[in-house]
Amino acid sequence: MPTEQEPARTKRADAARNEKTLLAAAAEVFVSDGVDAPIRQIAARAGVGVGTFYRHFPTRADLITAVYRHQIEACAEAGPTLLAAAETPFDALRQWIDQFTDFLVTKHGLADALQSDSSTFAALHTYFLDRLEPVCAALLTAAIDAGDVQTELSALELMRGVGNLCIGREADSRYDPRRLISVLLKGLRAPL
Amino acid sequence: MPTEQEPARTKRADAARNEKTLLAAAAEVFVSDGVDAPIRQIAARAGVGVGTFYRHFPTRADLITAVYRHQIEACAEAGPTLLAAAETPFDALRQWIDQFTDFLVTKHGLADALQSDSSTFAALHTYFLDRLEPVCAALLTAAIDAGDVQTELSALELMRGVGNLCIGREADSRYDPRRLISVLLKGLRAPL
DNA sequence: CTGAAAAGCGGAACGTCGCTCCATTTAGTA
DNA sequence: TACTAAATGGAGCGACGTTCCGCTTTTCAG
Repeated sequence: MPTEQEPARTKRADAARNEKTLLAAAAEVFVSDGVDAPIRQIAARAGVGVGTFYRHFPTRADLITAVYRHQIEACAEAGPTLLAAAETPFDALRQWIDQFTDFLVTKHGLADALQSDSSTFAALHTYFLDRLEPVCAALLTAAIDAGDVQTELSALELMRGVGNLCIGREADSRYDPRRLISVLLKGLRAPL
Repeated sequence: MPTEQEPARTKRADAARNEKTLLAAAAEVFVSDGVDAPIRQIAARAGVGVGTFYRHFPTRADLITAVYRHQIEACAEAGPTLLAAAETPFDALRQWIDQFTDFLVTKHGLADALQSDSSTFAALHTYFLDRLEPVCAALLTAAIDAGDVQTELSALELMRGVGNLCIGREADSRYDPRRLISVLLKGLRAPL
């Protein structure tokens, strides 16, 4: 009788190798062509068939989250750190939003993907928000409690707002997301 | 001589009829399926072939601008009117942004289309901005001159910022674009 | 070491999309 | 009525996402 007791199976060596290769290829293609780049292109660059691609990343969102997971994690961990280190909670919030913005604008097209509801990206959206929303909420409530900020905005709205403001083409020098985000933050401040 | 009052080349009757039918069909489909709805679907609803569609509207942007031209025009004309009528230039700006927001959020997916650079929408983007940017600029500088507003933002940035903030799904009650826009406007105000 | 089962692989194939092209139809005119 | 140019529609093309399954490679019990 076959050994079926084993719940945890280690991946086959070639499969693990292909996954790494795909991840690397995707990261390159994302930079040059954006997160909407054709699957075929990513698979070709990795030197594998599209079937293999789908085996490893059933949805595009799976791929994107895998590629950016480290950076999302770094952003999540920066929240408490900044709160402890910054002079005021508002400063912490501002610095965190800064980092968050960096993440969004340096990744070509990520912000666009984030706001899309074409069910393809629903999972990405969910992962992203689930991970970062509590972090942002902690910063926001800390700033409110300190009296620095007075707003009806939820952390989720703030994050999505910032995300949306980052959507502008980076090629367009006439549109600077950071400037708008700075105005938005100014609008958050409590009078006086 | 036949009824030839018209200045020049008048369209053939059937062509004019089809154009109207297509416009009506597109307006309906836009509401139910968004501005990204397949061309085939619009053509089918109008009871014409896709070739006919492309004859009348070579690009999707041509269609969208045709559908919404009236409302864009109304928005453009409201600028000077509001400036004359409102108590302060800032009020005029706020009311104008309000109307602008109405336009964006009531049209399913329009905001999304506006920020896209997939050359398909470049023309739409251009038309839209060319028409409204000067209007917004007039309001903004009036508010700055009056001392109500102090900002480094250009009118273009403000418009695109507002447009981007409108991108959230209207189905999501947790995201209210208007709230964010209100915060953004608050951030525009000159201190005291 | 060996050989068969399991895991993984590749890419042909299918359905959908935007868009083009042109043989056919039809409105306007003389 | 007959003729011409405008207008039509849908077959067809290339690109895309995604699925499916016959083949290859890895693994490991014997």
